[in-house]
Amino acid sequence: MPRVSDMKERLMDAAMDLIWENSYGATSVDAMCERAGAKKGSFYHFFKSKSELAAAALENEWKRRKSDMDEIFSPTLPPLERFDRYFDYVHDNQAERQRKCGSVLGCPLLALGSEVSTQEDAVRAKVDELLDRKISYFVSAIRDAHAQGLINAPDPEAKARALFSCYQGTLMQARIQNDVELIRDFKKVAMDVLGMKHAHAVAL
Amino acid sequence: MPRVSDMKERLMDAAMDLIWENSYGATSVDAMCERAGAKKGSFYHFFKSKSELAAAALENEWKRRKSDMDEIFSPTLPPLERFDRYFDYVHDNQAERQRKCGSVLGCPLLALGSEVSTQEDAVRAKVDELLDRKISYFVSAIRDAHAQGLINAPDPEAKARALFSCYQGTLMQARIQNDVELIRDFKKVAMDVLGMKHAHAVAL
DNA sequence: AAAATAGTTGACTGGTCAGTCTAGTGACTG
DNA sequence: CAGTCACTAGACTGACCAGTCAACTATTTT
Repeated sequence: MPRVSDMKERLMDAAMDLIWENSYGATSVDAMCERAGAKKGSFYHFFKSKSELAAAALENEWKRRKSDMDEIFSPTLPPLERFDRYFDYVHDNQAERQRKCGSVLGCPLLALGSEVSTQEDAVRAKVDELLDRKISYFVSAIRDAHAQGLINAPDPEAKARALFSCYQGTLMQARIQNDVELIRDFKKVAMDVLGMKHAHAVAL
Repeated sequence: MPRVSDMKERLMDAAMDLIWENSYGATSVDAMCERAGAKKGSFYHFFKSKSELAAAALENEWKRRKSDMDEIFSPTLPPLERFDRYFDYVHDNQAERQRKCGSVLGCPLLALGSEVSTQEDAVRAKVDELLDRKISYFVSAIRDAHAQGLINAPDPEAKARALFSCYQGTLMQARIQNDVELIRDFKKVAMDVLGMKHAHAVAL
């Protein structure tokens, strides 16, 4: 007995796919219903608006990714290696998406957040919340790296936000240029931003 | 005698304002006409589609900003000082926009490019082209800084793209969080990415 | 002044939009 | 078996969408 009905799940998946591949504005409720095999009535049974579905779809996507993230950023791993694994993970995901749909899609949170930031505050707030959750992985890893003397980061929170912004900017460029290699190249930049001491360099 | 008619100019301005403040998808042709004081017929006299106007508006915005950029990145200035001035310039512009319309709007190129990248290829291509023009300012400054031994950047092109992505990511975060301070904080990150040698630090 | 060109007007089209509503279905419960 | 509840069906609404068009005016060219 599923905690979430099949149809609700399918609607969230359809919304995520369509919004990520195209955009929020270009994705109609009808299109989401069609992809999910649902009718209008079902849609508005589960969600009271298009924007509410968007927010729910983001949360759902997070739940799906969380176990991967927990594993990648496991505290049992050397802190800089966590980043190494994470950037590989992102690259592989983006490359796979490109193969599947022809385009590098970048980060769904940033793309959606930027698009609706002045229009749909509930969605914007959900994006902000999820970005914060992601950043907290960065913060822990940076704090650990600092404690182990691998990098100099007296303010791990600030360093994490800086690194995260750089990484998001790179993903966005990769979307616009449809070039997944930009993400691969990012590892070196990440090390500059982290201020890694060269003796501790992870093999890149 | 203006080379470009008043009405055409007003339409491009209206399009720029509305798309930047909201989004491409949320901005209707009717809304642009109303803001410009134009009727439908005029719109389609000057532009053959909404997307063509968007591309023209971006080019127009570039022309308006170019003289500022040329001055900020003047080769007569110490190269790292150019970045210092540029990031101040961006911060001040964003802060003013926030005062005027209540929101930090980030970079119109990135926001629009990300939104339409899989939908409107002509707009995407124009965004890409304009981003490249901006990056070329970065490349020159970085090349000069390297030549003067201020930083170590054997590949100025790559370094410029890295710095540019980081800066764009920061602007995007600033938009989503509606927080202009993120842009101010970016100067320190920029220096990390550039790999500045500390003895040459510009007063921040 | 005549003709041509550039710009303006606003009604109109056909389609799509997000969201509503009523009538149902089937499964589970008392 | 009667009642309730979660879900589905799909027609419908009224607003809005991008884009068209033919008639009109103003300006420039000949």
